Amino acid sequence: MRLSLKPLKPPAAATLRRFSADPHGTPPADPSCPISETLSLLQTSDPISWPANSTLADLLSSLSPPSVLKITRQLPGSQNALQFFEYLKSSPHLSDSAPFAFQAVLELVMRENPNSPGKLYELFAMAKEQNTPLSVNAGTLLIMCFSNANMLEEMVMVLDAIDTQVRNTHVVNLVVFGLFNLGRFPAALKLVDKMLQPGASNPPNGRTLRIVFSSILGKKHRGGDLGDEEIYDLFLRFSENGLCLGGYWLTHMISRFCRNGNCDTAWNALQKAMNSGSVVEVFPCNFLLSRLGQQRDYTRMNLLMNEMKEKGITPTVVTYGIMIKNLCKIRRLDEALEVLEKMRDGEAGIEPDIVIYNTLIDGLCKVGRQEDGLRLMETMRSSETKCEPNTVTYNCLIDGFCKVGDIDMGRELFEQMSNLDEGVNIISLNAMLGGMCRVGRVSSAMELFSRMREKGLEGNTVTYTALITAFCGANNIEKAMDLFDEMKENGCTPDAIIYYTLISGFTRAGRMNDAMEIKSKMEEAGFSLDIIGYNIMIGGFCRKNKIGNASELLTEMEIAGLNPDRVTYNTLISYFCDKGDFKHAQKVMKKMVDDGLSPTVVTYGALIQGYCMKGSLSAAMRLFTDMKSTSKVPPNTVIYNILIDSHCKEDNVEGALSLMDEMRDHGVKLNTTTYNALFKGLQQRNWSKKALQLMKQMSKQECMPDYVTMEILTEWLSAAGETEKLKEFVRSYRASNLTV
DNA sequence: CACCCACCCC
Repeated sequence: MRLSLKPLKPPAAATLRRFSADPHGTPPADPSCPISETLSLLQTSDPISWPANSTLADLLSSLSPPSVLKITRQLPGSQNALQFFEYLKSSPHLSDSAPFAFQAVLELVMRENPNSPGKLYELFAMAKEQNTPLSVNAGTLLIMCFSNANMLEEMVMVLDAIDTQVRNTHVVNLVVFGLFNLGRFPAALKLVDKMLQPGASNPPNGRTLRIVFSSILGKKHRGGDLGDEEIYDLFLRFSENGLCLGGYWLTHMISRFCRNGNCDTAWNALQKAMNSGSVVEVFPCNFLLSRLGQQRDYTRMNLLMNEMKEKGITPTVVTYGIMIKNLCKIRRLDEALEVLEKMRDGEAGIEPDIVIYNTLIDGLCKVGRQEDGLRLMETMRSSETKCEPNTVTYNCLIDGFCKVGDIDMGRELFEQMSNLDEGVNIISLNAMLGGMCRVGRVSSAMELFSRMREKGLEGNTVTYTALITAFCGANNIEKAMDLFDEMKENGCTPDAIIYYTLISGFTRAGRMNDAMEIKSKMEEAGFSLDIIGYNIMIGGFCRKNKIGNASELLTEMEIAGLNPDRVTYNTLISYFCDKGDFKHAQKVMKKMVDDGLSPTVVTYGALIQGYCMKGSLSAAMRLFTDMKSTSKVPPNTVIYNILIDSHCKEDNVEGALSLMDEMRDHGVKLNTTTYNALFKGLQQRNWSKKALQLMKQMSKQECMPDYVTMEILTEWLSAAGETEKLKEFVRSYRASNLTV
């Protein structure tokens, strides 16, 4: 065994001093006291004379081992103490006291040489060689000293040298702590495991619990590769020993479980802690509530909230924030606002903070109540709550207004933001650009982007995704690709989303080779297509009549472990139906059902459309009747639209109109396509009266006409001299604040 | 506890 001679760290020296202090103080030199008498005899005689001194032997045999410890401590130095120890050890009747004297020797050596654990090790090795039992206190001293000197092996050797009969939890804890502290997780856990065994001689105590969990949850060793399940298992085993984690480290553990998505584990652990009387603070509850909210597990959220109430755990503003956020998410804005009111009335005992306001403003915007959001921002300004609107407040509102197409309002708010401390950030820009792109104002978006870049605000992946989506939508694939390259040059790492965007853009443009190339690049970057991505590309190849390529992708997809879903099957069914190949369509449909996927309304739509295209409207109608009677799939707007269009094309306008009535009776919404088909049919018959009636109905239902509607009506009605009615139709949309 | 990006089938 090599001796380490690392210097002792100062804190260790302090600990040792504390440890070696005599708890009873130095006794007065009283000749009637055997301790004093022995001590003075030792101090006044030569150690060589001790073995022959019968008075000394008599005195010592009358003393208890702890008294011997006291005496040894007061000898003039470690050298002298060591001689005393040797003397005790070699005297048959006194050898039981030797381990106590040895402890004092160690204390003295430490005091004399605070920085040489090596010396201590030599003494330890000597005692071991001589088979002197190591007292638990002496062992503890050595372990503390070796632990601080990073002398791991030595530390474990000392522990092993302490007789299991006298070994206590405290000393085992010291070793466990030392091992964890130096990152020796497996060794530390092995010791802990021993302590946790039923009937263990050194069962864990509260300190063991804290050592273990601060080590595995603390930042220093990042858990030492322990998985959440292993941590939870330890937690349970400690609980079984009556030691349930609470407080700070419980919070850490729950937050870790939640962060890793192990919600059930977090739930079980928190339940255990709450029901075993541990100190459960509000913080772990907040972590779990937040996670449950993400998973939309409202049942458990409510259960937990009730439990918190029962256990007297007071919610914080964060707890309220989580509740409000989730009410917003399920679009129960009025209830969320009620919570705010309660907070403002002082009923909750907690003042709302800026996050609460921002959550609500975002929630309002996301359900289309931008104006209410704006008003709430004004409330923030006027309230005495020190909640001035910040960048996030504005970002929520900008996004809200942009999402409903009110770009101008978004822009106004965007400009107002320069008054804020933080001003606009990348999220403001992205919300604004996204809005502009969605309404097709791509050049304005590009202008704004370059203006912001001049001011030093660079775009990120999200920015480029918005722009690339817009250019793909405008079929300007080249520009989209340029932006993609620019983005990479600017140091933005493409994420999976931007690859999906490009793949979908290329596919829509019918450029399957380019789409395949992006797919390869994506895979090189470490991403892989998801089921939606495969569906997009399979659909793209089908539209190009390249069923071979589609089939290859299908195989690849299944090898990758992705099963075809309803959309995949519908894509293929639609392909065969479009070709009039109903035999293959049926085959695919059978496979779909065999896979446990029932046909959807889209499946029926594909077949019905196929029959219509083939000219067998009667076959289409038979299927349609089946849908209504035998299948559990009720026809939707698209199905009706296909049939109405087909009836009109066959000049059966009456049939089309009666289908329209049926839609109304069955509560199926009419859309622009429905009206367009009907207008075309009515135009063939020149039934302008009926058309005017439908126009009224259309505007009443706030169904927006598109360029197809306008083309038909303009041509037909101007010729029929109904220009005024047409103008009225257009005006009706202006009045309802919609733009035609 | 708050804000920004994507997509499939009729």
